[in-house]
Amino acid sequence: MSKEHISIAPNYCHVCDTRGGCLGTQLLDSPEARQQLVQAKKINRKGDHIFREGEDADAFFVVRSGSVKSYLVTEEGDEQVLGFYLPGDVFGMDTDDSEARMSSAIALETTSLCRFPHSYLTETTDGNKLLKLSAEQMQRDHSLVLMLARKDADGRIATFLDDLAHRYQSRGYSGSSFLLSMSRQDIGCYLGLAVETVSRTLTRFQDSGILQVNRREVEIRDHDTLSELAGNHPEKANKEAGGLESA
Amino acid sequence: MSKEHISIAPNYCHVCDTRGGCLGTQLLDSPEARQQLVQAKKINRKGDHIFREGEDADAFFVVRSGSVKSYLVTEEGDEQVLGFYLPGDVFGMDTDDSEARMSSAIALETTSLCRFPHSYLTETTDGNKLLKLSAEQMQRDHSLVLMLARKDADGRIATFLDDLAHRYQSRGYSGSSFLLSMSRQDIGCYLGLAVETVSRTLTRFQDSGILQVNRREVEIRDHDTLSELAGNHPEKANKEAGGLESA
DNA sequence: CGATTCGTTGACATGCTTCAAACTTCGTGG
DNA sequence: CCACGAAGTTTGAAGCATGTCAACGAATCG
Repeated sequence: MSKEHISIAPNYCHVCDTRGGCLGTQLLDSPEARQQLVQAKKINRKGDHIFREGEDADAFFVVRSGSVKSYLVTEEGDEQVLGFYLPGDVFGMDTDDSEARMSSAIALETTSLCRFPHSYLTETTDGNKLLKLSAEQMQRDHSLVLMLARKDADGRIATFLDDLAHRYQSRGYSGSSFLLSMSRQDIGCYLGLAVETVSRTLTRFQDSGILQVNRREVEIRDHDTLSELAGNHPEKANKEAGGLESA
Repeated sequence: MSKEHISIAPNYCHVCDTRGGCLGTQLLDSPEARQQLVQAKKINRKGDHIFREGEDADAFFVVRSGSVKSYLVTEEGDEQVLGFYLPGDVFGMDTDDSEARMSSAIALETTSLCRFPHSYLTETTDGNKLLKLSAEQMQRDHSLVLMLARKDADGRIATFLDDLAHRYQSRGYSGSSFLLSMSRQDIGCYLGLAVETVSRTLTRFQDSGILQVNRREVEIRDHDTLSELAGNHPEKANKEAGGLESA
């Protein structure tokens, strides 16, 4: 089933470039660098681990197609999802002092990745670019913290969908109609909510006319309201959802 | 890693070295670098901002003495605390693509800082060290996410105190008896809890004999139980707290 | 076609927030 | 030195959002 490596780089960077420049390629100024990247291309099938917490970290990755879930496991075996990565996204930067993975990553569907060796990058890339890459990850982490600390279930789900919509759209896909590659369980583990709450909230949003859901299929019908719910207006958001509900 | 970096600025690096090597100095291999660092020392008084979100970011900092709160402000003006930094901690790494601050930082008390110019570091320091610095910050962020997503109020407060205790201890201060430099409000904003919940939980811990609290003074009396409560055992932790409460 | 996983829905319990009020500490100015 | 107000902390009561438990339906897989 493994697709053979194809020869030239431009093809491989096409997808990522559509989002206005794959962060990864911005690190690679030379043609040789790109070629290295291409040779390291890799295909993962649904459920394959890209890496696991604790493993040696010698590279990070850029998603070419498909999607990836990053997570860690608590002492009890509970899972905490840290993020979902779509085409163009960089992941796998989080390594501890001894260059070990601080989280695990698994393919949510058949997924193609570009691999960036750490050694190569830290030697040839100037620090600024690395800092920016890290910054992107920190930005995401901060958003998640803010969501978990200050938003109620409605706000979290709305933010989650709104974010997905924007990311899909900026990548040339539809921002209104897409397929969720992650389960309700995954969403719950990401947002700090019980599966039941995720399900209920989606149903309620549907009843309010904000969106249409059928299993993994999502169609957003009212981006404005969704975006409003996503905003940090816990009280106001609540009231508006209630209003829509009864309408 | 090596301990031989004390030659030029022994006075200034002494405090940080007590924790087994200030992360900042690990970045600076040359004596000139250290001298630059030392010259950039800065004092902030309680309530002074070290930087604000959106400002140009040309440096990051290491706490020499005192403590710092990092936070961001939501659209409504609500505050979300991202972390507290104690002597030896690095902060101010989080900048966006255009080198602007992604968060604000304010001194919680009279505080002395070492300043590390970005420009200098990104030019002379190899990428690996930068990645490690970022990793430390990400590690903290992940812990916070995990706390917010999976722990109840008891677990959060316990984790918060346990963490502080460990950090103080590893810096040569008492890990059992210390002064909180942040208000209940700050703690609540950090842990995603209402001020009242913070206060109530502390009181309950005190009644359980786990600790002694008086305003900002904290004395931990039962590290083991505190640590157990801090673990990700929401249900179990609850029961045990209840048991102690009634005992 | 059973077995398993995933998603939905309902009923109930509860932990936390919110609202309200009292108290303490601290700063400021009279 | 005291008066006074502002800010921080604590405590109580009540309401509600979310978790938990339980059962069912739907899709997927071997």
